[in-house]
Amino acid sequence: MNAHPAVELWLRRLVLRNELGPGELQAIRDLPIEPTRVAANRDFVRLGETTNRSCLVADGLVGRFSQAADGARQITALHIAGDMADLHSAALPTAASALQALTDTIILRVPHDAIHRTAQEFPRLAQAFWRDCVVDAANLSEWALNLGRRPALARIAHLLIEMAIRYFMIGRLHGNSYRFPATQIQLGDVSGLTSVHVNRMLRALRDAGVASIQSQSVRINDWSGLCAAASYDPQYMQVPQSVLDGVNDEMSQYSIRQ
Amino acid sequence: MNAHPAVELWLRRLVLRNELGPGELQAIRDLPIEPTRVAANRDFVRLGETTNRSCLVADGLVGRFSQAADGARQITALHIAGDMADLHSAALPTAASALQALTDTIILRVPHDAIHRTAQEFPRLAQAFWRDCVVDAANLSEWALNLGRRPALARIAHLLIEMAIRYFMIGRLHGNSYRFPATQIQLGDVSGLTSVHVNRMLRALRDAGVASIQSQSVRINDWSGLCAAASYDPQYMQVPQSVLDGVNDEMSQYSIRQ
DNA sequence: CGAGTAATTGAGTAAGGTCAATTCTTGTGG
DNA sequence: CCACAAGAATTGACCTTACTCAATTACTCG
Repeated sequence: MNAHPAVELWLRRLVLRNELGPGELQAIRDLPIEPTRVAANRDFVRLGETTNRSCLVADGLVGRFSQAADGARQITALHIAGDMADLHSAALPTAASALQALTDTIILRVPHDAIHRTAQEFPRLAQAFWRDCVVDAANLSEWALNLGRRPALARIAHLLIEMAIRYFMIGRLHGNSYRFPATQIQLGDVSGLTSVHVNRMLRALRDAGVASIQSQSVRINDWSGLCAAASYDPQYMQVPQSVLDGVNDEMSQYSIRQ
Repeated sequence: MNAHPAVELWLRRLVLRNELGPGELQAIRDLPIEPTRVAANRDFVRLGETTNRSCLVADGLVGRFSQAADGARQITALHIAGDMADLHSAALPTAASALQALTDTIILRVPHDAIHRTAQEFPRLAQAFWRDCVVDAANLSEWALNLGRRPALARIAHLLIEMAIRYFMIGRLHGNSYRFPATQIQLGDVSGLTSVHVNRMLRALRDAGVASIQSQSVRINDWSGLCAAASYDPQYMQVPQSVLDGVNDEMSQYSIRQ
């Protein structure tokens, strides 16, 4: 008996890094959920707000924002279907960053109560939740490296790669392309650039025959070229080898070798 | 009966955000520790390495690094006495970032075993450990905002403020100054700048009469001016109000009001 | 007293931002 | 189905910030 598809996706992610028994799997599947529809551009968790539910993304695209007093925004994480966008709020209910729907989105709210109860009953789930937050932080520090130390082109290329891998993991990488409905302004907020410069970098990638975005869909024409542009080293990423192999396999026909 | 001073400092930090009973306090104090001396510039946790101990900083300065394949480094966190630099390794033992002593440093190694045992025995400690990692991640996302969206001067000013607050919390802010033995190269690795530009920004702060670094010691002459340069908004930081009040009180005589 | 590291400064360059105009999409109402 | 409005993408010209390169000066530790 399966739970909501998004719960299954999340579960699949947890299982990648944690040994879970049948009772633990069932406990996750039995978590109570409240589906909610969120319109594009709406904040559904505001800065400083205290929540008693975490948000599992079922469909759409969610950004986690840090914001300066002058309104400058930095997206510190993108969340797609199967991501628990703020599992951390179960540990720290006062939001240190906002969550915004970047497109029309469906989220499943999971009460913190329920999360804590399952964590108490199943220590391995407590560990899994903690670990999930740590992996999230590791991704963020990888992104800090991009923001602090890599040029614009590499940041954009890196983002396209990361999203390819993540969409692959939820079965939404189709051949060499995936749907990615972010605007260039939003890409700028992710990569610490202006939308104008994002546009120029995308054009550079397109002109080089590496990758392009057309009608909200990313198409990768040269996977190895994209990895080179990003100076992407999978070894340093928090991605299981099996997943990397899968993506590389999927992409093998779209690599131009020297 | 008190534990090692660094353990007491860490405990004080945990208590700031968690209600802990006497048994829980004692469990932390009873954690086994192995003091280790680490020379400046030595990595004591390497990238990709799997560890079975976490590192509590007892004295000195520690940097957490992300590193690109070409050698570019980004420091994603600075750790001072009383910080558990890689509590997260208890949840994810394979290091996603390296730890390096930035000066001669003393660390206390705490076996993961022991951490897990206390977490199992005291659910509130499990929660506290999880929460500590989440706070750490929140600090990192604040820093990502600096890297992605703020100019060089603000980043440096922000760093000086953050360190002032953190040294205040461990009783090492003396009047308007604190010892901070980082080189300008290291400050560059924190702030995503070159050491040359760090130097220029420090000169700008000095020339403006706001703050200066002399012989590894930061002196803040104009706290409100420094906060302005950083466009620092304490509301958005993961700092308890009581701590902020304390710092502002300490600094009140070093603010130049318009 | 060196030697090596760190800090400081200047001159020139390059990456990315700003501003502004134009074109393309997309959704809406008639 | 079309006209239109609003948002998004695209491009050019110019400017600012921060980087690079290089030389000089200060520290610190044997």
